[in-house]
Amino acid sequence: MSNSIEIPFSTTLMVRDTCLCLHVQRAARALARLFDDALRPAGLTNGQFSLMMSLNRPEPPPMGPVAALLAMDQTTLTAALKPLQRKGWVKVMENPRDRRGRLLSLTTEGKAVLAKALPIWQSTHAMIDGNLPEGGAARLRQDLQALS
Amino acid sequence: MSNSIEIPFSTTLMVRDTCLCLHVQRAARALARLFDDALRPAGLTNGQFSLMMSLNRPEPPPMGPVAALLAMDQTTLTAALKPLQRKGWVKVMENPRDRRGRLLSLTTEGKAVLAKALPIWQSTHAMIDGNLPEGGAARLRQDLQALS
DNA sequence: ACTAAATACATTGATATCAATAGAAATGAA
DNA sequence: TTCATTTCTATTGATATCAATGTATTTAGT
Repeated sequence: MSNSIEIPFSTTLMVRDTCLCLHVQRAARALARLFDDALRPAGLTNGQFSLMMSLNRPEPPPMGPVAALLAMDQTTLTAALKPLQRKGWVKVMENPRDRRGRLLSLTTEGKAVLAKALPIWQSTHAMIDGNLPEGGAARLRQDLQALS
Repeated sequence: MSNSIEIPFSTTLMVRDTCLCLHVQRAARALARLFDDALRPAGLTNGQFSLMMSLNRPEPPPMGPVAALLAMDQTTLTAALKPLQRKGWVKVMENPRDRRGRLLSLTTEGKAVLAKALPIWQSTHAMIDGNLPEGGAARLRQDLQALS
């Protein structure tokens, strides 16, 4: 006479084994830890590295396109810029062509930090790449692209 | 006479296009938003769904193995359990066999919430699956597994 | 049994993430 | 021009994430 709504354990196992969201979140956490550890001597997290690298352009981009490139909420980008501004690695200035907007650029010091981090990224990425099956990296990137 | 250490724009483009960490983080954010939106009527986030589903077992598991299964830090799990305990969906009890440890279990109400969320997961996952190339989902899971 | 080491978890502090909301500026329609 | 709408960003509040650290308990070596 149980009123409880039970999900069979077999269903749990099926969800665990097939859920792409779970698989991606797990890989995201594991890779984030790996790159965070590797980049720590450079003073960057994986997210800060990706953000700053995306700002290394000929022309300072506004926030919207950067958030879209990183597939993150604009409010997340606003928050993520704070510690980088505080450290003097990123400059946020008003867009003279559209005073609602901001233009993001690396400072000279920011570029130096990024340059120091680049070889760490290279060796870490090469290591991961080597652990994937032949052609796995390219295939993986393509599949992930289809998700976002 | 610039002292600044410049990374070529071409390198930036290469990193953007090849970095597996960035690709996975992007996909993770996009998928999280997708499932969060879909699961909102059920009152769950994607992470809470995965966590609660992993607790739907015959025997209440301790925290360590659950954190390992989700590839998350144990301190993250401690924090993630708080709102679920507060809502009365998850029970955390002392392990009588090892008083350092805790055993995690779903409450009756928690099981009901999870049961309501399950069909949402199914339809959302089916939609994603359909957007991937033939056999893409299985291949993707395998590649992601190799990363964590 | 005693003690050192290992294990399991909690707390704190910092950053990351997004929904909801609000403000300011640009755009478009009249 | 005027005003309603849209666009761009910031703020607030809640949860997520992990490093560093601390505490309690168990385990292992003696």
